[in-house]
Amino acid sequence: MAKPTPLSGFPEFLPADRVVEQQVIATLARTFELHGFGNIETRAVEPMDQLLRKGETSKEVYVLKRLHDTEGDAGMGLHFDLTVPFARYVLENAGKLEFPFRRWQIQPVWRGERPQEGRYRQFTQADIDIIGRDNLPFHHDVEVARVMVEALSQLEFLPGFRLQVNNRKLIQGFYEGVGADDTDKVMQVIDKLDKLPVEKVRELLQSDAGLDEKQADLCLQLATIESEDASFVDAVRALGVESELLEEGLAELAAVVAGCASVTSDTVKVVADLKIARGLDYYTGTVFETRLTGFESLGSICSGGRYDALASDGRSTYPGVGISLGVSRVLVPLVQKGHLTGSRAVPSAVLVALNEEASRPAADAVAQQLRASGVPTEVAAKADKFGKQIRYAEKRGIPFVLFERTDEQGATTYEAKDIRSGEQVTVDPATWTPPTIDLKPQVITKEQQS
RNA sequence: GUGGGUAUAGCUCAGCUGGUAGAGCCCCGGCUUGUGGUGCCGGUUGUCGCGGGUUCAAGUCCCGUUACUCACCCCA
Repeated sequence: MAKPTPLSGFPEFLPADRVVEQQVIATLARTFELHGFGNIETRAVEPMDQLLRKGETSKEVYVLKRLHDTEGDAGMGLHFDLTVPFARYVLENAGKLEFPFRRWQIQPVWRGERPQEGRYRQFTQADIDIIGRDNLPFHHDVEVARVMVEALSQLEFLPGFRLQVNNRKLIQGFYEGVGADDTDKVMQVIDKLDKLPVEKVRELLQSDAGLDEKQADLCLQLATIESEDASFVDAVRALGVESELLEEGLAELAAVVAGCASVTSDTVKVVADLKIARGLDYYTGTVFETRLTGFESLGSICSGGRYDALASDGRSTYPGVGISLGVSRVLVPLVQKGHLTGSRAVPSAVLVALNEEASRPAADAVAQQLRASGVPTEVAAKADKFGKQIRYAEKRGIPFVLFERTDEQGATTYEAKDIRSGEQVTVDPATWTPPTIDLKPQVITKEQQS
C-alpha cells in the first residue's frame, strides 16, 4: 500500500508532542473542577436543525450520510462547537439538572472550512459554561472570565495571553446614543478595524451603516479605547454620548475587569477593549476574545460571552455565559514550529535491562516492583548488548536503565543508571524510585531543549 | 467558495538552457567479545505526486488531474 499522505486540516501529534496536549487538557480540567465545574461529553453529531438554528446556514457543517443511502443524508451533522450541543443537552435534561448548571467539556469539533495555520477542520475546544433557568446573575460573567484566566495562568510553558473583554450593551447603547439606525451593521464594520485601515472603516461606516461624519468619528473613537483598569469608563463618558443601555454595559464591563484584577499576572492580562464585537449574533452582553502574545496572527484563541437566550423550551429560557479555548489553535502551531514538545515519547521512566532471554521472568518481577511504587517501567525488548539496550532507552527518552548484577558469591544486586549523566548507583528495586520530575514526561520549551 | 505557490529517499533539499538520480541528517553494521552518546570505515533507501502529450531521449518542456500550502472569507 502506498504511503498515506496527511489530510489537510486534521492535525495529529507524534507521541512526544501529544504529551503537551495531554498536559494542557489535564491542567485545564483540574482548574475547571477546582471551581466546581462538572464534566460532560456530548455525542459527536446533532440534528441538522439544531446545528443550523439562529439562521447560521453559513456554518460549514459536515453532514452525516450512510454509505448505502443512495439519496439524501441522515439529517445529522458533526457539531462545529460545544455550545450548541450543550444548549441541546440542557434542554433535553432540564428536568434532571440543577440550575445554575456549570460544566466543562473538552472535545473535538469539526468545521468544513479551508484549513491554514491555526485553522483546522477538526480541532479540540475546551469550553466552560454556566447556564441558568430564566435568569442568571451577572456575577457569573465575571466568574467564567476568572476561571479561564486562572486556567491559562497554569499553562506556564505557553506565551502570554491577553484576554480582551467588551460588552454588547455598551457598544449597542453607544451606537444608539449616537443616533445609528442599524447598530448591528455598525458593529460589523467596526469589527473590521484590525483588517482594514481606519480611513476605510470610516468610509464604510458612512456608506454602509448610514452614519454621518461626526457619528462615524464618535464610533471610531469608542473603538480606540482600551484599558487594564476601569479608566475606560471616563474615556467613554468624555465622548458625551448618553444612553441607559450604555451605562449598563459600562458598569458590567467595569465589573469584569475589576473582578479579574486579582488573577491577572505578568503573562495573563485582562483588558477592556472596546473594539471587540464578535461575529456571532447570539451574544447579548459580555464578549471575550484572546490573543496569544507573539502569535497574534492566529486570531482569537479563546472566545465567548454572554447569551441571554441560546436555549429555550416552551416554558423557560436558559441564559448562559461561557468561554471556549481553541486547544488545537494554540498547540498545533507551537508544536509544529518546535516551540514545545514532550521530554520523551513514552511514559516509561525506567527500562529494565535483560541479561539473557532466560532471565525475562526475573526482569518482569523487578519491573513489577517498580510499578508497585508508581514508576512507569518497561522491560527491554531483546537481550541485546547493553550498549544497544541503553540506546533503545535513549531513543525513547527513558531516563533510567536498571541492570541486574550477580557477584562472585552469587548475590544479586541492582544498579540504576541515569543515562543522561552516566551516573550508576546500586539500588533496591523494592524502594527505589527516580526523582519525581522524571516520573512523568514533561513539557519542554524550545529554550529548554538547547 | 475565490486567487497564488509547491510536489525528487524516512526528514531537509540539490539536480544549470532535456541525455537514463544526488547531498546532509536519520537508520544499520564494524572498529569496540555485554554499558550508549564523540570519532573513523562501510552499507541500505526512490514507481522524481498521478495521467496523457512533444522528443531518438522527460525529474527537466506542454496539457490535465490530485494532494499539500499561502492569502481572502470566516472563525477556536
